[in-house]
Amino acid sequence: MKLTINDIAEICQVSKSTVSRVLNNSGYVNEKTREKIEKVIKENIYYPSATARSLSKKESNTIGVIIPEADNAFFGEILKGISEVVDEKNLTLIFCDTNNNSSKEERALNMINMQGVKGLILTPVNDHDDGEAEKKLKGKLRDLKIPTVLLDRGVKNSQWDGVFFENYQSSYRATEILIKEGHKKIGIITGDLKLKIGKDRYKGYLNALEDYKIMMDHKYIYEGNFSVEKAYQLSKKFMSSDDLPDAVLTCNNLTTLGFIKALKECNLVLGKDISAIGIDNNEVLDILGYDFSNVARDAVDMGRVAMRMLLERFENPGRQRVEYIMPFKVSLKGSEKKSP
Amino acid sequence: MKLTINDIAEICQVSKSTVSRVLNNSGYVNEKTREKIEKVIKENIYYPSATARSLSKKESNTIGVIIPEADNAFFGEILKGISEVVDEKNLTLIFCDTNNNSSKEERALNMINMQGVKGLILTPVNDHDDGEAEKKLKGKLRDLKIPTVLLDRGVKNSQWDGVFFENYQSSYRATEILIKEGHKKIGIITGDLKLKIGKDRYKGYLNALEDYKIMMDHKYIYEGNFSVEKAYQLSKKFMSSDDLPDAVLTCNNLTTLGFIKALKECNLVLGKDISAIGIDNNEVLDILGYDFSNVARDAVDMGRVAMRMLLERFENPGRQRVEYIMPFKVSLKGSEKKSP
DNA sequence: GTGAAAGCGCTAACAG
DNA sequence: CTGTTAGCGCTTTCAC
Repeated sequence: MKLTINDIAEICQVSKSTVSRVLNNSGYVNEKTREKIEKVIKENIYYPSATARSLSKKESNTIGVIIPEADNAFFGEILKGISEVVDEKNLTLIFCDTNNNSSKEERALNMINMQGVKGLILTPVNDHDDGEAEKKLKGKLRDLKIPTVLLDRGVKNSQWDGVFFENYQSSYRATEILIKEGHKKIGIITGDLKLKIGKDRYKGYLNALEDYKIMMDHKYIYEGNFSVEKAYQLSKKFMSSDDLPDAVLTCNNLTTLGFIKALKECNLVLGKDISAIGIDNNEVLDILGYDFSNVARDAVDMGRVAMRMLLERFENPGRQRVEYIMPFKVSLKGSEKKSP
Repeated sequence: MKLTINDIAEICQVSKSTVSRVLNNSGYVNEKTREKIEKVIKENIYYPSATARSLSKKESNTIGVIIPEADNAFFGEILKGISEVVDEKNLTLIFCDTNNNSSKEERALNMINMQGVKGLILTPVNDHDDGEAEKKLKGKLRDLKIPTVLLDRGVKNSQWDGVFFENYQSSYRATEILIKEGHKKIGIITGDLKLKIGKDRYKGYLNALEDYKIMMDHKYIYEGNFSVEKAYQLSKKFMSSDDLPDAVLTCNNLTTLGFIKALKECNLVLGKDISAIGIDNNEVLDILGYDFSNVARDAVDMGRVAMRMLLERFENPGRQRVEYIMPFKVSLKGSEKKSP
């Protein structure tokens, strides 16, 4: 079977305490015996049990990550960023996909609890929800009693660190760009308005219109849910009506895709029949040379930032709650332009 | 601090064995005391330590997953499929991204070893490599002594279960489709030919040409490496030469994107100036209504299959090594057609 | 410098 | 049906 510290100790004719010392590089060990032990460990391919070590130290080196959609490119990149830092620090990552399902989230949290992870990075299924869901989540998070970083979505009156996005500002800016281009009838395909990120992006849009004295018109407000499918349906509908907006703001990467899909099917040309700008970038669109303007964040970096924030919390458990708001970057590629 | 089984036992005035019994639903427990204990557990929000349990049982319920690129949509879907089954079975997933780097792979394997996972799903950085890398990998895998499923990429003379893809057949078929369309000058942007998956896809192409008595021409063979960038560079080059192939086979999802990028930049029209078919699908292309024909597998399902294979191995450790080859599905959308 | 002993939280015989 | 006991593999005092 697998070797244990006792086996190594026996082979080396020392006590397991000594082996433990060389394993952990702690305390004094005679140079000779240290070498001997190291040699035996290598030769016998011995790896200490992280389980036993965790139990003994009453602390693991495991980080939990809970995200809602592993197959969304945004979260793929987040995971990449987190992995990168986790790897540098020789930590271990426990991963859960909640599939945007609250009860899965609950189970994931229970699992994390039992696993005794050292820290958690969580993108909740909900975001600043009023109801029971959030109360329950906060309760669970408190019961966990471990350093936690909320990512992208949060809770009200959070007591946890968080990395979020300039939701309001990015969409205000995007709308402003459309306005300054001279568009009058400016539409929006919103995200899920039950989520704060959805609401904030909607508000940014509304306030920009207001500030520039453009009358908001309900018929150009299309309420979506951050999914390709819904955005597609909504777009299909308004594109085949006889009252097209001049320009549209699409509120996330998937919404943009749904919008474009409809656009193609309706044989409308971007920047000619209708203009647009989106929140989030879509790497694939760039690759394809499909020029869709956007205001976006760097998702890989967002993952890194979240993980580093967790590390800092480990170092300094008492420090005040920290929140970092990822800035947006504007990339204009022409789709926002008013056709001549 | 966190409650332990002892705390619960004390509160209930029973021994911890009894608590353990209700926790594990094993052995006889008086209905009254069971209820009492369950109540106390719930009220005090007690979650048993998975660490202690693993140590005691000498077996964890943790599955390791090692993949080379978390941000490739293909692996995002794989992860989704694995997660799905992991979740059903109440297992825990430990995740590593090797970033296609052998030394990271080695470290990931060490980590997996220490974590004492119950099983492993691995997509190696290399694939049927001849050199030291593979020898080392196989050694490590053997040292691990745990059920392992190789996914998408394998090793020579494998002793492990595996889920792979009809690499040869899919590319043979894709090439055949181009041939039957009447194309004569058929090019290929290969994948990484150091990987078996790359070689097999290349061979499928060559053999199809041979079987249909079409002379293979070196100038239409573009050696890529499965990346967007390389495929783009190669495409750009041959597209601006004066000897364009009639049709091209692109050997994976990223290669297809690089090819299309170049196509757009060169103002060539797919299905008119040049025809094409790819291995792997690109969901985004479908969404965008960009009709690119392909032969592809269902990646989410591939993840599920791999995870189920692992479960079956747990059930039946002695069974013969199993290999499942995911079939390809053809989707023709017009890009393969010969222009009239 | 090194070893003996206790203990981390849990499970698993084995008595009773 | 329930408690006692030993032990999982490791770390950590505390002696020596």
